[in-house]
Amino acid sequence: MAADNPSPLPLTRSRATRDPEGTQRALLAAATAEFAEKGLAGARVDEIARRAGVNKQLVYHHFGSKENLYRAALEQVYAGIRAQEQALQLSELPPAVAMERLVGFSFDYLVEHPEFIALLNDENRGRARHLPDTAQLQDMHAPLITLLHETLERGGREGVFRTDMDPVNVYISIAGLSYFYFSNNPTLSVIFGQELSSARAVAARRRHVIAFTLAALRA
Amino acid sequence: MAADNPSPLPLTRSRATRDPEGTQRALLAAATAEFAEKGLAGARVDEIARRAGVNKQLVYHHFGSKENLYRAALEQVYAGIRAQEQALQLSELPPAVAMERLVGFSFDYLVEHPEFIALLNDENRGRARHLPDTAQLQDMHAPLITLLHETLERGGREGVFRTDMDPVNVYISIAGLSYFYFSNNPTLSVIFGQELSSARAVAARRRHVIAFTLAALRA
Amino acid sequence: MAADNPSPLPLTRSRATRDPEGTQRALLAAATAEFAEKGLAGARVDEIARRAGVNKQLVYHHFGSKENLYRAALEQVYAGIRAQEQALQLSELPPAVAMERLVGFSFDYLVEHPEFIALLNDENRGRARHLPDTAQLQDMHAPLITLLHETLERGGREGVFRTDMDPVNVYISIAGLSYFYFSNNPTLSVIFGQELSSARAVAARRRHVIAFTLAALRA
Amino acid sequence: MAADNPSPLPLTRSRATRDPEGTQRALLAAATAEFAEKGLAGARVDEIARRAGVNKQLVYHHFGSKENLYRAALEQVYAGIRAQEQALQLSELPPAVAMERLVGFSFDYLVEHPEFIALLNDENRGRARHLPDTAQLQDMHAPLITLLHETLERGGREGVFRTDMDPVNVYISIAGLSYFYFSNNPTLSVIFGQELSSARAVAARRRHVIAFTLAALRA
DNA sequence: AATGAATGAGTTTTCATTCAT
DNA sequence: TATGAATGAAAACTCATTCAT
Repeated sequence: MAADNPSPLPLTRSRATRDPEGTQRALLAAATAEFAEKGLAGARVDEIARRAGVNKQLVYHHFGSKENLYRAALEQVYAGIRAQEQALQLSELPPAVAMERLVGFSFDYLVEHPEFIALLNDENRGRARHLPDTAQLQDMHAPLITLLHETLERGGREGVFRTDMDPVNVYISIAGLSYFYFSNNPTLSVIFGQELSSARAVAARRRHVIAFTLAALRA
Repeated sequence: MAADNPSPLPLTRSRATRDPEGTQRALLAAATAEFAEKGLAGARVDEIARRAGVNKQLVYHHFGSKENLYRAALEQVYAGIRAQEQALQLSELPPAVAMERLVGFSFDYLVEHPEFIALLNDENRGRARHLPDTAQLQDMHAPLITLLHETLERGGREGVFRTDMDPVNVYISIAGLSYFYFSNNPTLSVIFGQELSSARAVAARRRHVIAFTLAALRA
Repeated sequence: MAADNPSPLPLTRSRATRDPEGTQRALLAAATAEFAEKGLAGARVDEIARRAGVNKQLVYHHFGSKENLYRAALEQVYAGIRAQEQALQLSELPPAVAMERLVGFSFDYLVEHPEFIALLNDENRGRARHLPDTAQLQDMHAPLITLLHETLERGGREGVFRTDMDPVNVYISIAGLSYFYFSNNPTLSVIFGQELSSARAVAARRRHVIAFTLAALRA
Repeated sequence: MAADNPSPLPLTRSRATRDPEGTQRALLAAATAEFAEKGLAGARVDEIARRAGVNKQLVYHHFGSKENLYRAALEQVYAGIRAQEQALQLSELPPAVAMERLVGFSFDYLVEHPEFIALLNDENRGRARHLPDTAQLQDMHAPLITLLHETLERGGREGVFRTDMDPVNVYISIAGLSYFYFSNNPTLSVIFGQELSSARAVAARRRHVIAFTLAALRA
């Protein structure tokens, strides 16, 4: 789309010597990748700085500590999925179509954002100790549950969905069917002797998840 | 006063002074707990020895390295679930009953063995680098898939199950519906503002998972 | 609402935007407090700037280095006591009265200037490496010794003071009797289980020091 | 005194590879010197280990932290002066002689143990935050005050001492007259343009302190 | 004159692992 | 087999100082 990056700022290291926002962005991106790969304990501040192309001490200047940086990365990762969910516009679609789109989105997002899973896994082992601002997180997810609730009810009224399922559990099932496939892909691949990360296997899984969910919900 | 401590028993822990098997067992149990809580990188050899009530050097004496100990813990954890799965005796039950029992077992096992999830999560982030003996793991899971395949086919012949679902994906779905609920319980609880680890919530989830799966598979 | 912050005054501290003298004064005061509390090694340039409400770089702009700032603080602290000593006007008083006033002044000055002790202590551990302009310091103290010498002689001639005491040692004794009480107040309070910094204890010490000194000097 | 150091342990570094007590002693001695020279903040753990001829990590193995090591050094330094004070046997001497001996001891101890002053000074600046076991310290000093009290009373009854002086303040005066001379020796030397640390000056000070104290106390 | 981002050299502390007993 | 001291390498974090604006 025409002249990308018109600014004189180089994309890598030595960021024009003075660019606090760029520095913070670079650190956050590097941190997300490093934490996703190695977890909070395994990640190295040195390595994060190296990846960001900045001096290590800037981590402390801008974020105060490794743990704060981790928190910031978590927050950003949640904000990412929220932003895209809100753009789904499900309420205007027929219930079954809306549900299929939601399941598909949940699946596709994880394909494109493997760091989301990795960060959440570590955070869950730590009993969600670093989760940023609880109220904000709940506010961010409430619309999703409301939407799911409405869609299930609409489907029930129209006779296409069963009416005995708790929306929160339905959401967890939808998320889990996709999430588990990706989060445990390495061990599952070994166990079953199949390369479950191949494009072919992923596509098959996507179809399965949609079919499985819609069958489970149908009246 | 007179003869202080005349007994040959030492006053401190120090497991019977000579009990290699007991020591190994204690170390393995301590390691499983420590790795489950903190991951491979976060776990401390010192702490594992302390939990086991033995000297740190014994970790090296018996297991060679922290990583080997981790491997041993992983192996033991897989052996645990394998042993119980084999005792399920599903082949003699009606297909729907067999399936319900399998789903229930998958769920219940995770309730009773939270360390299983924690260890697997870390291993998956590390791309299953430490997974013990691949062939053995596959051998251990092959019967499960065969059994699932047979059960689905039996159900198909009897007209109670649909016939278009890949057994591996069905297994992954069954496992995922339970696993995700527990692995992500802390963050899900925060996000939805509900205590999903309460006995009540767990029981509701169990019913949901069984209903969801059976509905998804029915003809 | 309307025009936000139209005034040219910045919203944050930032002393009048241009006030070099005020800045220097603030820095010196902040430095004296910080060095007194933590010593040269323990003091933090960041903290000094924060206390002074100015940017850290101004420390370097105005003083060149942390050590120079320390030197300046020391110098100022010596100048403080010198200025007050000169105002004592002892030469016109009867010897015993003059001596009592000098002892009282030495005591009171320390009560009011605890930073004097703290700064000197650190400097003495460092073997007086940073002491400003030796000659000037000596010039500043010479009159004091002369005065003490004259007072002792006058007292000797009048038969109220003994005549065998070296003025420098007498000065050190007078200073020490007060100084030690304050410099070691925390440890002495612990050791003797008494709160030696209470107003009551301080007043008692003042009386003791005067009585002790005058008794030691009397003929 | 006959065969010194008969043990095969070398006096310096590489302590026979296994000698925990020797290691701790060496670390404590090195720490005392380093803390005395540079204070708690200025001391370097690296340097302490180097001086002790041991690996730096042994500081943490044996003492846990730099601060704990400092505490241990403080404790040892207090124990040192206590041990010698107890050997003074003042109660059997005539009051004036006992007092002279106590003053002389207070003076001589500081001559031989300059680290005592340096450690105390730093601790006092920090408001005695690290002082070890308060009760024990008080117990250790109580006999001294009792002794002083008795000596002053004996002197009072015998008509050689005045009877209006608080023993604690007398002790602080005795200590202060010697302590201040040494603690502030560098700055005093500069101020008065005299080398107050010369053997000659020290001897003169010793005589002064004894004369000053006895004169102050005499009936 | 004033600001705050940026840096390099260090400092305490941690930790898996090995050694001597 | 078991112990605890000892070690080297690295990790998080600190801090005085300088740079660009």
